[in-house]
Amino acid sequence: MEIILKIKALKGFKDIVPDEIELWNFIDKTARSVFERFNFSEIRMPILEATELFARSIGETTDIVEKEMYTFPDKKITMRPEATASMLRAYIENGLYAKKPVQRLFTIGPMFRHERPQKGRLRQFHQLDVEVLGSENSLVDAELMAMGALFFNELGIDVSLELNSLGCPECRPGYRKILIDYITTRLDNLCSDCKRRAHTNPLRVLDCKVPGCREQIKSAPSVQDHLCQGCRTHFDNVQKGLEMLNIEYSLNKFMVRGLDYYCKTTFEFITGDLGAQSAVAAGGRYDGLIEELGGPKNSPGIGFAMGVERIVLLLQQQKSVLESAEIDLYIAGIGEPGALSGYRLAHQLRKEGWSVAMDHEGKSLKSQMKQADKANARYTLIIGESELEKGKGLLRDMKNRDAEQVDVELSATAIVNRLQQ
RNA sequence: GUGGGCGUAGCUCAAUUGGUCAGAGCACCUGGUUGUGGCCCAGGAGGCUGGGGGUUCAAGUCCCCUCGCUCACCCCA
Repeated sequence: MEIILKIKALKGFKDIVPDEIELWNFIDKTARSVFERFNFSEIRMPILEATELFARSIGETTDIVEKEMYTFPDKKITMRPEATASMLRAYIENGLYAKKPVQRLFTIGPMFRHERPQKGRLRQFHQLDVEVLGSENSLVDAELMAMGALFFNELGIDVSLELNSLGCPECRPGYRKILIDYITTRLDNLCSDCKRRAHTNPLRVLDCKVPGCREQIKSAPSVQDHLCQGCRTHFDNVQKGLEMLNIEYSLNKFMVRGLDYYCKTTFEFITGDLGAQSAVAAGGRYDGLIEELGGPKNSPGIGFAMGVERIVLLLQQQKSVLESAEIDLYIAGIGEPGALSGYRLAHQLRKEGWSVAMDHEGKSLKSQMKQADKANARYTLIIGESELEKGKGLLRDMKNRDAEQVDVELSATAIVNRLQQ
């Protein structure tokens, strides 16, 4: 290489090269297909938002807000670290709640968090995000999880669903106090991280990975045993809904959420195939958030986000490779007259809807045939000098190697007829 | 922010205790078939071994620094 490339992509930012994009499109296509069957509509929001939107929804003291956001120097504008807050802002700002009492929305796009990259975690990453705004019915919770399960099933990847309830502003503080008491009496047996968490984020002690901590946590008080009447009923009904739809799940009383706005139902689709990153999708209910952001009073909501990069990794290791795309025709011109005749013909066929490839580098026929093969062409049209004198070319079927003479100068009908078969 | 591992051709990786060690496979190009793809055969191009400094008669190999990648912790999709 003559030119030394000094400029590289930023740490944690990645190109999605053509070989990978098929996988991304497959995910995208599957998502749209599934979400539309559940009557979800797509919405797209800007990537930049007011910093305050995230500070208020995600939580001022969360790591995301405190140290992971890409915020511009004036401190008022931030590249979104997640989609829910933006979507709620759009829902409120556009008065969507007034147009339809319950909105079912999904979006897909890049999110940004300034973290140290590792497997399945980038600084620019992509999420598929679905939200149901305006319903507090537990059947919605279960339906959303069922939709996630169906999505992963149709992708052909193996994940399992875990469920928990975090309680609500009414019952969580009580549980929190009980938990802190429990932790405090065993502080000496916990790791240094957990000693710190005891003050900053006691719930996080529950999912510490250190064996010694896990030992202590085993007998820790469970949220599920300290739910208020409303949360208890809701939680039970969510499970009934899942059972009604035959969705497999397991309860995980240690499952915690990182974002402040969650309440009641929380769930994750997890895998053991992504190293430290077990969550492929995660979400939950956030009943007070819409109102807090200036939306209508008493408007509940629930949603979850799927990490697209993580799904891509799973597809790459769990599923056989997708067939590469096929093109209809490759035109191999021999000599300038053949190449020019093919040049014209290619455009004509493309206008009629066919995918056509050809080479403009004056390569040998053998080389062009190789390219046709590599491009996965159904047919190759060879336009040589001797046939061209009669206005003919040789159309070759790349699978069975049959070849026939066809008109190339007067009309493309014969070629089109072949392609239509 | 903290800790571990690794940087050799476009990709995946070799190179005995420092001593022809700059290699292989895949991919690419050309030819075998003056005009016919996949298989095969022959040949070709492609590297200041991430960068800098040091030790040595001799460094891809050892030491230091630096940059980058990666995995993990924290945190999280």
